Amino acid sequence: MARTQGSHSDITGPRIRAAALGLFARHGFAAVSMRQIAGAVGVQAGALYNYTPDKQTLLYELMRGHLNDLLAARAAEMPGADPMARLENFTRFHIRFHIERPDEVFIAYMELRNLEPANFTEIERLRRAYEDELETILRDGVKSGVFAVSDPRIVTYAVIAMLNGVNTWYRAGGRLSLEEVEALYWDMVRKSVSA
Amino acid sequence: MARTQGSHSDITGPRIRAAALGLFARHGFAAVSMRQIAGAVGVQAGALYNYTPDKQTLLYELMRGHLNDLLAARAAEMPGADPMARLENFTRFHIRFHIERPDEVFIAYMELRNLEPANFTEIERLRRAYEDELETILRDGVKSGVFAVSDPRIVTYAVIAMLNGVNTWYRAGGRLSLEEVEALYWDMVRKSVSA
DNA sequence: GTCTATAGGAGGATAGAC
DNA sequence: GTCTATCCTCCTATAGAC
Repeated sequence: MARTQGSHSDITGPRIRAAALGLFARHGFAAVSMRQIAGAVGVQAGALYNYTPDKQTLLYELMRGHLNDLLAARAAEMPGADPMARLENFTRFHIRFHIERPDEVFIAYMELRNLEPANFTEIERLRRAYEDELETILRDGVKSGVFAVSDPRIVTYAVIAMLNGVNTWYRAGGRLSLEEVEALYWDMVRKSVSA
Repeated sequence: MARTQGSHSDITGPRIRAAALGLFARHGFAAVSMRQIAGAVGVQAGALYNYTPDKQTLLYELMRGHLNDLLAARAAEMPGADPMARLENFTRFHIRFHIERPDEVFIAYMELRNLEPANFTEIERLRRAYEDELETILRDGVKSGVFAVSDPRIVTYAVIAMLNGVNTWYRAGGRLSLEEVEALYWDMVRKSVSA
């Protein structure tokens, strides 16, 4: 795959992001060199700087892109008005979205400490916006009496932590289908917050 | 804190481990240099090699020590025979143990990918031994009819993921006491697996 | 847009003096 | 046991040719 000279701006950019994503997820941001990324794409290290001003920005853009995708996909859902139905929709959506993007999810949680302060603040803002919807669902369900949740913020963290755990064991083509995974976690989430 | 020559083998070893623990947790194994660790202890980089053959072993020993502490502390618990009582004991023990050691827990989960294969295998074996107890509790509770759990292995992962989430938000001296945190998570765990 | 070449520094680890 | 000095490798990022 050794590449000689030529112009490929339309495809090299996405290939760099894809290579960086996989390498960061597998080895960690700090452990991956720009030479490794370039090697995976088939260009020299210097060529990467036509697409990113530096390594930090490459990481930041990957995380920001992932969280923007998450918020956009979530905004496209139509969960209705009933808190229980909204919680089920949120749970199934979360599992489905995250299970399809293990590398992005891994990086977005593991590489926070490698973000410069300004970048960290923005990523946390986006994540917070996503978590806030779940907290609102829980509060609405408490009001209407279907949920028994003493501390909606903490329960939000607990539910999301449980759901994110899927990515530590799930492998496509494994013992359980996506529908079975969704059903199993929805059963646990429903029971854990129900009145 | 600049140190001149002298012999301090009894205290330098623990101080190196403590410094490495804090730095690895804050910045990540790959992002921390041996010079940084030495600087935090107040020695020169070369002196570290009187205590560890290399950086990799330093990480491995930290993780192995943590998991051995975990298994020893767990073995000292006397949870009784009833599955529900054992699950409550496991839940409260897990939160209490992990909330007191945020750096160790963080490293033991985040730096797995920086372990050499042989070290990784051993760490996973220790973690697996801990998880197996929870799975056994769930299976016993299903047999006796107090738990409704379709897949004990997956529910084990889900419960542990939820409990580990404590460390992402808990801060000593915060809004909730340890007892309140334990009660909140135990309420969720109990409901999520109950028949 | 990609290449080669390199600046300029930091990394892990070791040798030998004290 | 710690220090200083150093080896050798690797790093990010840039400069200028094609």
